[in-house]
Amino acid sequence: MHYAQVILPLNLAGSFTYKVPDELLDEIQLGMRVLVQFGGKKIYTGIVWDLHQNEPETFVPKDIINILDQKPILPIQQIEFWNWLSDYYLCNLGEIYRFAFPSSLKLESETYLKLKPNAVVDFQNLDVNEMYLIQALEVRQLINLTDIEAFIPKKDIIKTINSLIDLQYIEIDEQVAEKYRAKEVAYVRIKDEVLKNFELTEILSQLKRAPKQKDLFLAILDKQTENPDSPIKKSELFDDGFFAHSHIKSLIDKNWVEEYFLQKDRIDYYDGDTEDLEELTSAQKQALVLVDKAFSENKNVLLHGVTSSGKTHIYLEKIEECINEGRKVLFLLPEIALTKQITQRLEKKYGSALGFYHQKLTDFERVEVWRKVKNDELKILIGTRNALFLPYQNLGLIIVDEEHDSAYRPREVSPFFNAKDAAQILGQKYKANVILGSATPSVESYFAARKDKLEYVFLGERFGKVDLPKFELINFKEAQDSKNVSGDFSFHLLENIRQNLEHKNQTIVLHNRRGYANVVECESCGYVNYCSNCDVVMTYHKYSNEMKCHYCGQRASKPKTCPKCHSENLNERGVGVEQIHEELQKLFPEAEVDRMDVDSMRKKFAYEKLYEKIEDRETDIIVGTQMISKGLDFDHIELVAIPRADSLMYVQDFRAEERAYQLMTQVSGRAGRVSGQGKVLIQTYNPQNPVFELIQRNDIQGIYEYFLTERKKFHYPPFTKLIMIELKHRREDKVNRASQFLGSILRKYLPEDCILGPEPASIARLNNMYQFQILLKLPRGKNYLIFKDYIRQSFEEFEEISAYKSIKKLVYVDF
DNA sequence: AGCACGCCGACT
DNA sequence: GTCGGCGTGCTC
Repeated sequence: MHYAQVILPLNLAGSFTYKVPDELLDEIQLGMRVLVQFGGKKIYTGIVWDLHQNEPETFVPKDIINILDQKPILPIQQIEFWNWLSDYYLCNLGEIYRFAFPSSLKLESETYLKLKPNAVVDFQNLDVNEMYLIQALEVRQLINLTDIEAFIPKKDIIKTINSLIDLQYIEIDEQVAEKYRAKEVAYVRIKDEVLKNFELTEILSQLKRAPKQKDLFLAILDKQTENPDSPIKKSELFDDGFFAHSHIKSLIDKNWVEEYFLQKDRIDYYDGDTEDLEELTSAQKQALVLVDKAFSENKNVLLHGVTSSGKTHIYLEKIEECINEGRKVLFLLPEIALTKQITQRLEKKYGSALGFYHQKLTDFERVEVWRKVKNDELKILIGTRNALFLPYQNLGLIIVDEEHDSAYRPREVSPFFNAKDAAQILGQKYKANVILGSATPSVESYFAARKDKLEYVFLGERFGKVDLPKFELINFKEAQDSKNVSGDFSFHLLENIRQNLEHKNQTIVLHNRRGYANVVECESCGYVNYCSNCDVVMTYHKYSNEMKCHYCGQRASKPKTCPKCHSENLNERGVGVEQIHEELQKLFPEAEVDRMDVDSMRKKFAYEKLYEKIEDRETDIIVGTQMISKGLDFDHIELVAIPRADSLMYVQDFRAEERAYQLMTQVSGRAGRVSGQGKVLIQTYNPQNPVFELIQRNDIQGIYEYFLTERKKFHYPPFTKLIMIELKHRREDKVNRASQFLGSILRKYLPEDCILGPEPASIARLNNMYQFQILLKLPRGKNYLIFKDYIRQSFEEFEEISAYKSIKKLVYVDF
């Protein structure tokens, strides 16, 4: 007897045992998709994770219904990669499966239904839903549950199907058809037998009463004889508006011309010219030598290149090399939106051997790319973190660009893995080299490089020997004391902007806080406007004239009087980017001042429009949140101002200073990219803060040493490993008790100084869910693995209490 | 995760 | 008297 361990696209621990029917025994392999029944009537697409002959003792396994792949859809490297992720990040394989696969490749109850042959339906005794379904099946023959949702309320679907199955009107179609069909494009050609058997004059005389058709026929004949191998698209015939659909249709009807279809990719690929690589500078050549050395020792690389140092050139060299060896490249980016430069360059070089994979693709497009990767048709895949899961055959190089970017580890979507770290594991599995690149590497990566876990390659000069921007600190306290300020700006800062305007150069102003004012407070009674779903004050947005909760998105109108004491003395406190924008418009009325933040970029093409405006130098001053630190590579930005730099630093988070440094450095990189005359003004109450001082001195090594010293002192990563456990529930008392309980189990196994909490999260209630946190600070090294086993065990004990099942438990490893 | 089963409160 | 809320248990 043969059995298979199958994983299902459900958030359940482990795998499930199914019996392999004899007739499938020859075909079944690890990594294949199988159709299985799970629970009452649900059918899922599972993945074969293991094959064995151990008969289960406590239950009778169900049969595998069918195998859905001819060859394994997952290569062994991916299976190992998933196992690592599940183990390291303490998450279920099912969660990974859900995240990794496009939905059409994991049809859940995409059970296809069909009418039973010879069924005689008595419509009199059917209810509305049953009628709809029968009628739909009469039109479409096959239909799946997802499609049925369009016309039957979700909760009635199963009832309706069951009832019709009971009546023997319909049945389940065992042949689960793949939902995906490649898009087809219509082509036309003159029939072979026409060319063979007819004289042209004969045809033309038959068409003489239809001049358009005659011309069209001649046009097609022309194309066909001139370029016999190039198919003629039906649509291209109508391009100059000379012919219409009716003309070609007549020719087809008369049997002169035939229409045929070819599969076409839904994603359009570049088919322009390809071009060669640029010559490297000597600094880049040196860097490349180090990269090569590391790769020859099977070591991964941290490429620390200051802004505009031309990291891309290094990437391109290594990509070329890898492809010449016949291996494939994965190029990871934090967000697909910011890919212009690299994409353009790669497109020019590799044309259609380039693929894209990111969260914005439709399901069809995803499957398309999936298929291409599976068939090894692509040389380079550019993508975001979900591109790690494609079924690569022969990966030789993984590049993680902007490796410090927090988008590699969003906190909202499970499984909670860091794509930067996962990429290195995937590289191991494929024996592929990995380059992590950034102008501002994460402290963790820097530390790994110092510990020799990564090869550290530093590119310290800008491309073309352009100077890095100069930093200047402005002591805002002093400026205020000597009355040299206007609102949030010192006169010195304003003078710099004015000069920059005079030189017709552009200025970037960074203020990383959305909205107009942080808080609206009643001066009489102290009332502040809280979000009704969260324990968070709402932010005032003047532009849209409303209060917004930045956590749950809830909006409310701005109160004119205090809702509590009806006083009209409502005070706006805390400066947001809208206010900075407004102040600058008033201070420089003749200048064009634009704002760039998520709120102003929400409209369709708002980003594209502003991007062009800046590119055309219609915008003089760009005020924005962290958004402006990415992707704005323009030649005439000479000044960057950060008027309230302190607001970046004092967030209660041990990574706040690191992020502030990264943000300030990234945004500084926008200045003086060509002129080398870029200037960055940082206005602060604390110019003696080491981060500001070190940035000003451009002491890159110093700043990382500072961060590492701080982290060591307070036992934070990379010197310890953090695991954050978050429990959420609608009822505060319940989640409080549950987290106390989990805390006590953990304390049973782990030393006291490893456990912080449980305590209410800094936002105690979010979206009407109360949240409690337990933070585990664990030692590195082999003890970490032992402790993690204890944590796993604690979770098991916790989950035994069924009363706590409704509590959402989120686990963030490497918090 | 989804679903069935079962136990309690608010309605025809 | 019934509908439907959600707490509990189970799925190979």
